[in-house]
Amino acid sequence: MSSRILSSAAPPLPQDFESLRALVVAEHHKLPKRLAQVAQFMLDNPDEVALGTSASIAQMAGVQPSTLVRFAQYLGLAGFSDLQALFRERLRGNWANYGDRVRALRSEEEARAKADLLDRFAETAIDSLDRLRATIRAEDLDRATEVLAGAETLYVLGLRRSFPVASYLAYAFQKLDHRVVLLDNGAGTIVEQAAFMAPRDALLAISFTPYTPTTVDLAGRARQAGVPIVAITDSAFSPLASMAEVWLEVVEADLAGFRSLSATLCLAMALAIGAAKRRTTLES
Amino acid sequence: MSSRILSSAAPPLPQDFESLRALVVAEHHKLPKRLAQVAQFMLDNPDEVALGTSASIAQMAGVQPSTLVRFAQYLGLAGFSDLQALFRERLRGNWANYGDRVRALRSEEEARAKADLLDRFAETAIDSLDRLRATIRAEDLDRATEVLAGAETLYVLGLRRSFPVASYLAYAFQKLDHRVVLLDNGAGTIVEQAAFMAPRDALLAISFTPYTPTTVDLAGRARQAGVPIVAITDSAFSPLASMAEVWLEVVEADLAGFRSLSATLCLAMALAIGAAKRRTTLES
DNA sequence: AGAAATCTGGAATACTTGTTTCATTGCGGT
DNA sequence: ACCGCAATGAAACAAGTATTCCAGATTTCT
Repeated sequence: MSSRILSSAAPPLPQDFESLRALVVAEHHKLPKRLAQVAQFMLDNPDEVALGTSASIAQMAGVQPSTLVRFAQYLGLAGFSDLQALFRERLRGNWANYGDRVRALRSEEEARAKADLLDRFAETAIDSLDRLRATIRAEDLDRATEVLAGAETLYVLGLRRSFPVASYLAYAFQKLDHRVVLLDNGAGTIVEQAAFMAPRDALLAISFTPYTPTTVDLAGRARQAGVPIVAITDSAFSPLASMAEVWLEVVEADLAGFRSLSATLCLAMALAIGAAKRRTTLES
Repeated sequence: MSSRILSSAAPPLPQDFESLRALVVAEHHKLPKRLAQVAQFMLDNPDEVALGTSASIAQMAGVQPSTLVRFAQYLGLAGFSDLQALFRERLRGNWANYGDRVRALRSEEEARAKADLLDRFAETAIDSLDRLRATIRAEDLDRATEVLAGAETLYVLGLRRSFPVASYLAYAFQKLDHRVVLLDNGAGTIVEQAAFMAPRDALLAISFTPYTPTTVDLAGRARQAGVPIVAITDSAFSPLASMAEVWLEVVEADLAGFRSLSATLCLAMALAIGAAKRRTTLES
């Protein structure tokens, strides 16, 4: 019962959710592994803690129910129930302030004023994702993963706006144990790097209007060298489309001249994991 | 068991709080005295119903617990627990459910029910975006853009999984005529690059669990040097959160262990453009 | 490396919860 | 006023809950 680590120092018994949050954050690094795990989960999923039962929460957090009780006692509370009460108070308070949720949702204007810019970006991103889902044909995706999975070394090429996508792909493929080379212009040696491509490899090229000359140029050379190409681009008129073995069309919705990358990245993920899946099923 | 007053007519089993509310309002005047009393109390004190126990609610409503059960059964539900579940769902900050609802609205698409890899990635990405929109507080976003807009030179730091985000940010800020330096480890000189940071600059750091040591280390040095930090991270426990002037939380939904970057990139866009907007309005 | 303390998982326990049951009350129709 | 039926209250019950306890594993310190 004397197991409170805070018992010697002035113990700021948490009276509400905010003070509890502060306390947990402050003590987090000195907590034992499982208790830290609980702390993490609780701050990440406060709603679950408020409404769940000790058993359900424990399972979600990957812990035994008893650990939840210990955690509460570490904090100076009597047991899990007291801890949960703090989370519940938070829920109650929130809604008391805003009245009914229906009313809150209906005062759309107030919600708009909150994070206008972010909201609109999120919406256009969702639009792009919807469109992506509607337009990509399963067979194209299939053939693309086939080409990628068959490559001994995979070269990824994307510059300027497409560079984040390329770097993500390189990271993902590497994580998935695929040999991959990210063609970037860091040391100005991109042409030399690209010269190593062979027909048993593959090039994954990403480019959107206005198409970066370097990308188009390198893709052309790869084509000449007999390297199969998978392209992610935004139109059938893209120079990449005509060169590629398979090409996938992504049109990102536009907001005030700025295009998101959400859909492109989503497609990138699907490609990476689809290819990895195909490779592992082939091997086994 | 046949005591449902609605059993003869088409019984619209309430699936969520709103339909329940409508049903209760419609039936209110034909209910027996005690049940009407319960109905009244529940509509007036939804929070109590969601968080209380059958005994406590019964007492507050001036009724026996069994009456609560009867009330629920009148509505066609199995028991009080089912009724309470509806009230709890309403309380929940519930972005998972929101995603479900939106999806249900697009039932036409769901009819395709391909369950493609791409489909599922798109859906988790949309969930992440929904959650982002629901959790980011406008004031935090505001302060973040303020700090970024005030920087003479903006340093962007994100490695591994966060690198695509960092590179996107660097690209975006540069396009928006903000002096920006992307801290990358291309030539192994990242520490030297970072040494130039000064208090009139700012550091925009992105990192998620497991936090890359280099990122944490460099952010710590920046902090010591008095450089204001804006952090994008995934939890209050992130080492970045405690160092930063402002930190923004992004939790990407998880699909089979893979996390998208859609929400993070959306936030990144909002930050870049928000900061640019602020700068131009300051200048003019 | 050995010993002490701490931490953790899992089952046993005591309690609270929702539900059911049944006797009693209130009410309308013949 | 009486009978039948729905409505109600109170207590018994069963299911699920939080908590406690203890043995084994792990870490920390000497």
